[in-house]
Amino acid sequence: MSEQQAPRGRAPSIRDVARLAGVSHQTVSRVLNHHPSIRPETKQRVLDVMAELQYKPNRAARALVTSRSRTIGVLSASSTQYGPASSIAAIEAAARVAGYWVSTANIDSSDAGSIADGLAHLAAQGIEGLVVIAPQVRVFETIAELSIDVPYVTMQSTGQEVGRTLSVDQIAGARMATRHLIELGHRNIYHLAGPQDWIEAEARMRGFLEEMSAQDVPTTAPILGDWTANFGYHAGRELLTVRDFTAIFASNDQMALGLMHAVRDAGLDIPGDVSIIGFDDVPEAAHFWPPLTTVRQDFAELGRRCVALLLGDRDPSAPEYVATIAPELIIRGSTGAPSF
Amino acid sequence: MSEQQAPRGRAPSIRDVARLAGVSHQTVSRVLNHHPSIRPETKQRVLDVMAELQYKPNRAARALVTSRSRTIGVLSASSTQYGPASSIAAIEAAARVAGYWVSTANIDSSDAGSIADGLAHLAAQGIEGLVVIAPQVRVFETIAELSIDVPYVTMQSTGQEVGRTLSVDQIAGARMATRHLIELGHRNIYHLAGPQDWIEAEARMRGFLEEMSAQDVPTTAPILGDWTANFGYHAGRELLTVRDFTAIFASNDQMALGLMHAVRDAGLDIPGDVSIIGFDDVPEAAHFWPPLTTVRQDFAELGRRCVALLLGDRDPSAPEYVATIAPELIIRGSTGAPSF
DNA sequence: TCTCGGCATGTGCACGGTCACACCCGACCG
DNA sequence: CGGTCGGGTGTGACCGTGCACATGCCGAGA
Repeated sequence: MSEQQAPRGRAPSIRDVARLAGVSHQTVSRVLNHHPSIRPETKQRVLDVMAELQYKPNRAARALVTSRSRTIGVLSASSTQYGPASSIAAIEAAARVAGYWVSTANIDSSDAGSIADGLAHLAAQGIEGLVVIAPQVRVFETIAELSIDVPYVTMQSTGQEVGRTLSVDQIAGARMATRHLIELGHRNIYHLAGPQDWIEAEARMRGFLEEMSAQDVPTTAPILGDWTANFGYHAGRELLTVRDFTAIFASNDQMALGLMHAVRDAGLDIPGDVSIIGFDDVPEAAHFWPPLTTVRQDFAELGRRCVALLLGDRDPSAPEYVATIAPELIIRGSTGAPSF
Repeated sequence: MSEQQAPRGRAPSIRDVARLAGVSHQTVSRVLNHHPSIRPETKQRVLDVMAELQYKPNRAARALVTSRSRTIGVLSASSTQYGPASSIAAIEAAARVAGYWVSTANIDSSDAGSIADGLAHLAAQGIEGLVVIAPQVRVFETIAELSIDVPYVTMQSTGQEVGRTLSVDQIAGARMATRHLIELGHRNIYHLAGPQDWIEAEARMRGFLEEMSAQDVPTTAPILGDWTANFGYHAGRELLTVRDFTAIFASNDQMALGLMHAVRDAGLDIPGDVSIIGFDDVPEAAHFWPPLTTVRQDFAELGRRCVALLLGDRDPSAPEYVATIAPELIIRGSTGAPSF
C-alpha cells in the first residue's frame, strides 16, 4: 500500500512496521520473538507488513539491549589444513542452524603475541562461547590473563584438563596405529611427532609410547616435526642415512606423505622395505602412492559437538566435561609385514 | 581508587569511565575515537581510568549508532580445501589489522537453497562487504534476488564480469599448463575440468581450449569433474580403457593426484607413459609421486587484495574493477616428453 | 574594547530493539 | 454479582555509544 514509510534511506524498524500494521512496536517485537499471546490475525498482519517492507531485524540493536551477541568465536591455528578447516566448517553450519554467528581468528601459533591479539579480537566482539582449535598450552594461559570470561571448548585432548575438552581420542588412535605396526611384526618403529607444544601432538606421542611399552617393544625417541609434508621429507632423508627401522608412525598424513617421498627417493619400497602410517585420513590419503594407512578422525562431528556443548548449557558452574570420539584405523597399502 | 563503580555485574561503560575521570561521557568517546581536540592530560586521565576499569567498548552499541558493523562476510564453498582456506585466513588477517571482523558462511554449492541461506545469514548481520569464494553464477543471481546492497568482491575470474573481480588469471594459468605439455611434444591431451557451474573451472577450460587451438592441436571434449581426488581416480580408470592420450591437464591438484593413482594402478609410468599436470600447487604437491607439475596460485595474496579492495574505497558508484594476479608454472616430475 | 574564531568540553537526543509494567476486557468462580 | 485471573496489547524506560549543538574560554585582529 503506502510507499513512503521510514525516513528515506534508513532501513525499516519495528516502529515502521508497527505504524503500518496499526499496532504498537511492542506487538511487532512479540511477533519477532514468537511470543505466545498474540491473536493469529494480528500476527499475520504484522508478518505481512514485514514482508512488504522487507523488514530485517537489526542485530546490533538486539545485541545491545539483551547483551547477547549470539556469536561464537573460533581461535584457530593452521586453519588451512584439512582437519581444522573441516571442523570450522562444521562449527559454522551447526551454529547457523542454532541462530548463531561464527567469528574466526587465525593465529600464528609460534607467536605468543598473536594468540593474545586473536583472543582480544574475539573478546572485543562479545563472543558468547569460544572454540579453541589451537590447543597449545599458551592459549589457555592467555585466556586466563585476558580474563576472558566465556565458556570455551577445546578441540583435542589435553592430558591436563583445562576447561572442557571435546576430542577424538588421540591416545587411543595413536595406540591403534602403533599396535597395527607391531601386529604386522615390526619391532623397530620410529615416531615422527608434531610440534612439542601442540597438545594433540603430545597425546599421539603418549599413545605411541604407551602402546610400545605395553607390548614390550623397545622405543627410540620421537622426532619432533611441524606437521608439514616438507618436514616429513627432510626428516625421512635424515632417518634413511641410518636405516635402523622398518616402520614409521607419522603424527599426521602430510608428514607421512613427505616421508614416503623420501623413502622412494632412496629407492626403497613401501611397504616392502618401510611401512608408513599416518594420522587424520585426509581425503587425498586414499590416493597417495601407495594409498596411506592412517587413523581417521571425524573432524566434522567434532565441530558439531563443540557447538552443541557450547550452546547446550550455558551454566558456567557445570562440571568439567570431557568427551571423546573414537578414531578409526583405516588400513591401506602403505603398511605391511617387514621383510628380513 | 574507588572499587564500586558500575552496577554490579554489568560491564563498565563510557559513563562509568567518565564519572571516575571527572569528565563527560562525550570526552571519553572522543578519546576512544582519537579526536584531535583533547588536552593531553585529560586524555591521559581517561586512559588511566579505562585501564583501571578494564573498559572495553561495546561493539553492539557502536554498531547501532553508527549503523556500521565493521564486519566483512565471506561466502565460501569448499572451505576445507587448501585454496579457499588459505584465502579465508588471509582475509581474516587483513581485516583484523584494519579493525574489521570476518564472518564466514559455508555453503553447499550444489544446493541452491544453501546459497540463499548463507547469504541471508550474512546479510542479517549487516555486513559491510562481501567476498565470494564460491564463484558460481547462481550466487550472483541470489545476491541480486535478496537485494543485498553491499559492495562485493569475487575471487576468481568470471568471464562475464559481475561485480568486482579479483583473481589469479585462470585463463593465463591454464594456457601456461597447456603450452607446457604441447612444448614437451604432446598432441593428444585431455582436460579434466572442474564442475561446470564453477566460474574458475570454466576459465581454466577456456584457457585450455584457447591454447590448444592457438597451437593447432586437435582437441577432445573436456571431462567435467568435481575437484576431488576420488573423481580423478575414477575418471582416470575410465580414460585408460581407451588410452588414446599421452597427457592430461587436471583442473586442480587433487584430481591430478587421483589421476596419477589410476595411471599407476594400470601399471603405467608417469611421466614415461602419461604426463600429468595439476593446478593450484597445494603444499603437498611437491611430495606426490612423482612430484606434481602444476600452476601456482597465490591464494593468500588474493585474500589480502580482496580486503584492500573492499575497504579501500566504499564508493558504490566506483567503476567496475578487475585485477589479476599472475600464476606461475611449477615444473616437477609428473610431466615429460611423450614416448612413442 | 569588541568581535570573531577555534579549542576543549558538556548536554541531550537518537539509534532499534527488549523489558517491566500497566491496562483493558472477557471468562470463570464462589 | 463482584473479584480474580489471564490473554492480548500498549507505554515508557533503558541498553552504550556517537552526533549535533551549545557553551566557555582565550587570543588575534579590527
